[in-house]
Amino acid sequence: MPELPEVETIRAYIDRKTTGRRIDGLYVYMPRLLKNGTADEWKAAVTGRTITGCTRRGKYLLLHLDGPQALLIHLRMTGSLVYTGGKGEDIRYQRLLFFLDEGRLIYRDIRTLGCWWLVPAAGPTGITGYDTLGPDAIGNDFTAAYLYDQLKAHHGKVKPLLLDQTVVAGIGNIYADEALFLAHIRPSRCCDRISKKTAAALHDAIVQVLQQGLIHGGTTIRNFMTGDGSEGQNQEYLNVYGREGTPCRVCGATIKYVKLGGRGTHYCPHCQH
DNA sequence: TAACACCTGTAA
DNA sequence: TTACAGGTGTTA
Repeated sequence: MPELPEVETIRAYIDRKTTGRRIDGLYVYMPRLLKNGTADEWKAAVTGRTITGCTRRGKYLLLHLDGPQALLIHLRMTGSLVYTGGKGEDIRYQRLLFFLDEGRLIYRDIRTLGCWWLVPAAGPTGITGYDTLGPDAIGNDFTAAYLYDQLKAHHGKVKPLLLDQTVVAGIGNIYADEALFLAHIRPSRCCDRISKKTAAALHDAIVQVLQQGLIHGGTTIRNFMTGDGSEGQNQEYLNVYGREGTPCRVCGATIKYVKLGGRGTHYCPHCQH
């Protein structure tokens, strides 16, 4: 579910609510999600530690502790972190529960595809997907020149390149389609048929759709919830994703749906070439 | 590069 | 009953 804007929306709230809180206990409803170590090892590692902040790289979250280890989290399709003050009611699909000195931090995940790792607080984590991440899509290292170089260095179609987290970190299926629409590029266009000028337009479109998503608190189609359990609003602003069969907001042509690299892909056949 | 795997839920 | 879903890692 969550792409960069959704993960960042969660991060900002969790950072604000849990920094400085002490972990008094951990309840593990689903040990399968802990990708290294047993539930008992996790309890021993986190109990008594104080949360010192929550940061993000691409779609990964890091929960920092005042000790030698940090918690690395990937929400995959339906994961989310929710902070509740006080005791609060149990929520559906809660898989991990951190008892804090004030309130609770809940990991909720319908499809249970999410991943949690205990990693060293500094240095490489040994988690391949994390250690090989490309520049963050809203960071200073992701530039138009860098994107152009990557397009030149790869073969194949442009949309799968945008979804490759080793190329650029944070873009997922919704924002890839939305950025390609803004840049007037067909998702099936070959990387080697994109000019320097068009690459610059694509770079700007990527940053724009991600920042718009962030401003609107993320996109809630089905499952996404922000750190306080509410819904994002960016679904109101989508141009192509989920709009197949309806008129393009710009030209009126019917938005198409195809499969590309195994992912549902939406585009305007008139605006995008 | 494609299919499949990991899961659960929902809509066609 | 089948297909599909904001992701990604492995396998053919």
